[in-house]
Amino acid sequence: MAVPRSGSVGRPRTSSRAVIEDAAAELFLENTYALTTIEQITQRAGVSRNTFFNYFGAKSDLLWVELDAAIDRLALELQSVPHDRPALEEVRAATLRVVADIGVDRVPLALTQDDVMGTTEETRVSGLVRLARRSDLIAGFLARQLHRASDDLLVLSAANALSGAISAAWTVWARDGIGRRPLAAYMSEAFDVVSTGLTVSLVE
Amino acid sequence: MAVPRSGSVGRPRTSSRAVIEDAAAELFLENTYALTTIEQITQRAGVSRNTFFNYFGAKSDLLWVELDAAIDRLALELQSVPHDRPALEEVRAATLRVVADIGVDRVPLALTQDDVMGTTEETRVSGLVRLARRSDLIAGFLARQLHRASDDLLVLSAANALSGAISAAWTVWARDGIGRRPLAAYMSEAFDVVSTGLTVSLVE
DNA sequence: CAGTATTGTTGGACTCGATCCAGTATCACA
DNA sequence: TGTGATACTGGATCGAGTCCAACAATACTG
Repeated sequence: MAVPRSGSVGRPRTSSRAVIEDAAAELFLENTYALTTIEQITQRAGVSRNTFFNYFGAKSDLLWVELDAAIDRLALELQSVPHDRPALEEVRAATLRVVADIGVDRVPLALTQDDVMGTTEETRVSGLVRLARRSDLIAGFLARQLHRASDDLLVLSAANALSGAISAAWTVWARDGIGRRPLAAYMSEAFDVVSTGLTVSLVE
Repeated sequence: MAVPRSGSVGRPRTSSRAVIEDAAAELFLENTYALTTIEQITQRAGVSRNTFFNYFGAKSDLLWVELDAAIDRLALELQSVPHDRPALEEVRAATLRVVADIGVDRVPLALTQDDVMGTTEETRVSGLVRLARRSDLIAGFLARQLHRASDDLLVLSAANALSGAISAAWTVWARDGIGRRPLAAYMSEAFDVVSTGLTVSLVE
């Protein structure tokens, strides 16, 4: 039974999605991620529990809204790269373009409140899912540019390495907190490490 | 309570652990991983449901017994490296030592039956947990050898890249199936990619 | 040998994320 | 007016994972 919420009839002025995200962000800060249930979130948001699953596939999706958006944009950027461009340079350029305008206000919830919320196993695992998705994306792109299969050992190794480096940049950037340099700076350093090769990068 | 979480070395042949593992392997092949419940596993193994959680922290642990053991051994290998040895070379050497005697009979369940069982999101996610654990391990080692913090951007980038490459080697090795070359060969190639640097490795 | 601690095992109750389905309200549009 | 699409809801169900109290068999100690 769809009972109209008090004071308003018809379509709410703000989307349920946004209301849920806000309620979740509040509760995560109040009670930590682990101790917050989906039921609590939807109660505060004023929607039913099932509505949550209309907008999110999992509770942990709430932690990675920003990162998911960034990966979406990376997918688009890579898609529009001409087939004859050098692979590595374009991955780097596309990544830097995507993160160029990401400021302090756009840190993924999971990373911002790493200390506040406590890093549960689940927050970490859900982050790894993003790493994997970005790996797939990059592998597909490398395969296309290099005319190799996307499950080729070279392609997979490189894609995983790149995605891992990008992940490291996000992590360290978020950890550095207020006053940190732009994300792109971290990203650039991380790319250098894997581009020039660990043999060179890791000299003591 | 004290439970050997990982490290399948030296367990008695008749332990509940082994019985559970065998029952699970059977059921995964019969009904796929996703459609097999812990209750079914423990029933076939002739133990109670709770006994399962005495030996495994999660259902997905059953998929990665071999890999977990390998990571355990990698931890030991890295631990015993003298502090003044070159970091990258030692990671490579330790990994190759660990992997040297891993034959076709030691493929992690998740990788062997990737096609049979269907790669669910959960099987993949649980694999990522191993990748992360290996990353942490390598990061700690690199930090020690290079006299840097273990959350340093260089260290983290390199560790993630290495762990990613190692993961790629496992994946491709397992997928190549019977007749494949030894795992160490794949591993060696994967290391080359990140060692010499992607700038060099990815030339068309 | 008796008593005691330790370890492995069990039953049972419980929480919560996630899926599924059927039903209802609202709106756009013809 | 009605028809379909979309958003939302209630309710049922599943299964992973946690917690706790109890109990048996073993090992340990005096």
